[in-house]
Amino acid sequence: METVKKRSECPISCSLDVFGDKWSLLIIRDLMFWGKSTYGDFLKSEEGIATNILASRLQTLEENKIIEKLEHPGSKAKNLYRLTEKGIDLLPVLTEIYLWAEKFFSIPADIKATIDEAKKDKEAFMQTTMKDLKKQLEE
Amino acid sequence: METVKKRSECPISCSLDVFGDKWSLLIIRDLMFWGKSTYGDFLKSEEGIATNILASRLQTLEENKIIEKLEHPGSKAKNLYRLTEKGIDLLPVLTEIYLWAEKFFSIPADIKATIDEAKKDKEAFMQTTMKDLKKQLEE
DNA sequence: TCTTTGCACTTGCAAATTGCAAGCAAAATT
DNA sequence: AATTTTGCTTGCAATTTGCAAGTGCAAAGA
Repeated sequence: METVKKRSECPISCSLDVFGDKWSLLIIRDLMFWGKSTYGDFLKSEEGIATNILASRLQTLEENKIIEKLEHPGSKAKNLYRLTEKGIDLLPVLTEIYLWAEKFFSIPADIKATIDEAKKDKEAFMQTTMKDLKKQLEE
Repeated sequence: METVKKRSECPISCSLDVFGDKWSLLIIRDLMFWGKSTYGDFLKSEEGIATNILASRLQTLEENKIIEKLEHPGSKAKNLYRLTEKGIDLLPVLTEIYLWAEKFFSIPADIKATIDEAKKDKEAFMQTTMKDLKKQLEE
């Protein structure tokens, strides 16, 4: 475990030290919106993350308490990753990225519904989604 | 100018292709909240970006229409960088990162006031700040 | 029981990116 | 005219990434 070296005390900079790369937020996206929870799940995502990078990011996110690693209830061969409260609290950040992207990129059909819901009533969307995510922590 | 290679059609992934690194959002932060506008200004930020990385990031952000490069009204030696509308629209993303960070990091005194204002009334903060930023585009 | 498959990584290595120091040309200052 | 400022570019070493292959363990199948 390496010591986390901050570049500055700026909250944005500190945040980017945690998730400021091309992959971490995609893992969080998969956990938050698409029900993924295992190493194999993340590997299947269409962006095609390399296996060593995935292992490394999962470790960093775990060290920073964004996710936690648990035994998989269905199989000893698998691990189950899930968002912590701190990770769930990133929902507004991810949501705003979705809403920004919606203005400037074309949105694939399978994601459209989710974004439209967020667009229609942002607060309601975030409250509902956050409640669902926190419910998972009780299990 | 290199062609932008998307990893997928996912809006989060496309967004990270644009600003998903340790430096781009810090440049945007400097433009958005701290009135910085020149190469030298960004270089002075406490995180200490390398000169070649800064030049490279400014170019990428310009190519992606997040910022634009103009003649500096006061000096021909300087360039003036400013956020486009597309860049200004990232305000909610930056604001939510601030609010997330506020929950999990200790906040330096000089930034505290800004974050407290956002925390007290997020919508009002964003409306006011966005209005100020858009006013700069008219000049 | 033995073999095969699935899962979660780790390792080795080449390629790309980053960080640091130095250099450079045009403009501004002295 | 000489020096400093500004916005870069260049060279190179160090770090990080991406790809392919390999490893160890658990569960399933023959």
